[in-house]
Amino acid sequence: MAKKVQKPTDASTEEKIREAARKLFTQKGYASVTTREIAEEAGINLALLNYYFRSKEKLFLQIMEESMQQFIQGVVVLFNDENTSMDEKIDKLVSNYIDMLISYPDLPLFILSELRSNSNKLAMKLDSQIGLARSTFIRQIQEAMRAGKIPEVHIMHIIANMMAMMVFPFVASPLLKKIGHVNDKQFMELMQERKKLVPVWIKAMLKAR
Amino acid sequence: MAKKVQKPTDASTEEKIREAARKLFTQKGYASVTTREIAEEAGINLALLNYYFRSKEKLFLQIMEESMQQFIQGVVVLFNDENTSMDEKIDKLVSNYIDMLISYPDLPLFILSELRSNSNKLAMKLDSQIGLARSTFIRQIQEAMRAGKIPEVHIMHIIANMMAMMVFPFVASPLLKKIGHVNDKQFMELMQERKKLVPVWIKAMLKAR
DNA sequence: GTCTATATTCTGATAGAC
DNA sequence: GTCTATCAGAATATAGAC
Repeated sequence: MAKKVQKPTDASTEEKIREAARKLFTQKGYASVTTREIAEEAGINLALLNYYFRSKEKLFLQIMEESMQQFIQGVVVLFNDENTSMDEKIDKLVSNYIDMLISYPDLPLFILSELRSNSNKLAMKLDSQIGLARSTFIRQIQEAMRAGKIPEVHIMHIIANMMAMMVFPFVASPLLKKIGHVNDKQFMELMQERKKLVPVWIKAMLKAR
Repeated sequence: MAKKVQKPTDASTEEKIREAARKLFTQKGYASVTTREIAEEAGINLALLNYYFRSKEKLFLQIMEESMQQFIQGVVVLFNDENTSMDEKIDKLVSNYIDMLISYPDLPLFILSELRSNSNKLAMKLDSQIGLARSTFIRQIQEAMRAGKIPEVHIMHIIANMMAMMVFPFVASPLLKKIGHVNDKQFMELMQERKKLVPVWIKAMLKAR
C-alpha cells in the first residue's frame, strides 16, 4: 500500500498528458492544437507539459512514433504467420485491421496528413517502421506472383490497393457519409460489413487481368 | 490598349494571391500556413492580402470552394453521359480522374484533412457540391444493381471502392513510395499505369460475390 | 512535481502615408 | 492599389516560488 497512497492522481501525469495530446493531435492535426488545449484536456498546467516533454514538437514526435507503429505494424504482424494460406491471410488481415480502424478511426488521416506537412521531421521515424514491414509482408505476395497465382504487377499496386480498400473509407468518412446518406451509426455498420466484403473484393482484384 | 497599360502587373494581384494561397494551403494545410507566407509567395505585401480578402479565413473558404468543386465535380461530370455503357463510363472516368490527380496530387489529402478539422465551416459548401453529385452518379450504378449486373450492396461501398482505387495512392504517396521503394518519377509512371489497371480491378470487384 | 507569472516570439489584422 | 509601421492577442517556452 505504497504507490497509490502517495499520489492522488491515478494515471501518471506524464501518461495523462500523452493521452490528451494523442486525442487532440489525431482529431485536429499538429498545427491546429495548442499546448494550452492539451494541458487543459489533461487537467494539468501548461508548465507541466514542458516539464515532461520539453516542447510541443518533442511531445508530437513521441505521439507520432506510437501512432505510426500502430498504423503500420498492424498490417505487418499478421503476415508473419507462415502456417496459413494466402487467402486465409487476407481474411485475417482485413478483419483485424478494420477492427483496429474502427477503434481508431482518425488514425490514418492523422498520419497521412502529418506525413505530408512534416515529412522532414518524420522521415527517419517512417523509415524505421517501414524497415520492419518490408521484409516479410512483401515477400509473401511476390512469391504468389512468381508462382503464377497472381498476374505480375508492381508490388506497390498491390499494397496500395489493399490499403486503399481497408483505409480509404476512414480517411474519407465525412465525404462518404454525405454522399451515401448514412449517419455515424450506419457508417460503422457498413465498416463492420466490410470486414467480410473487402477480402472478397481483394481476391477478385488480385486475380483480375 | 487600355487594361494592360494601366497596371504593370501581369496576372492581377488578386489572382496572384489566390494562386499562392492555393499552393501553400494544399501543401501544408490551413493551420500550418501564415498570411505572411502567402504574401511573400505571391510577391506582395501582407496588408494587400487583407485588402483583397479581408481575412485569412475568407481567403481559405474561397480556395476550398474551388478545390472541392474540382475534386468532386470531376467524378460526376463524366457520369452524365447517357450514351456510353457502364464499362465505358468506368474506363473514361478513371482515366480522366487520375489525369486530374496527377496534375493536382495534393488536392485530395488537402480536402479530406480540412474536411475533418474544419467540418463546421465547410459543411455547407460540401452540401452544395454533393447535391450536384448525388443525382446522376448514383442512379447509374443502382440501375445496374437492379438489373442484376452487379451484386446488391450498399451504394456507399461502391463509391468508396471506386474512389479508394483512384484517390488513395495520392493520399498515401509518401508512405507508398517508401514501402514500394519507388522514387517520384517511378511513382508517377505507376500512376499512369493505373489508368489502365484500375478499371480492370474495379470491374472485377463489381462482379465479385 | 506542480503551480503562477512572465518573457519572447509569432500571427492576424488595421491605420495611415503615398 | 500598394506600401510601412504598428497594434492586440495568442502561442511556445521558461523562471522561480512552493
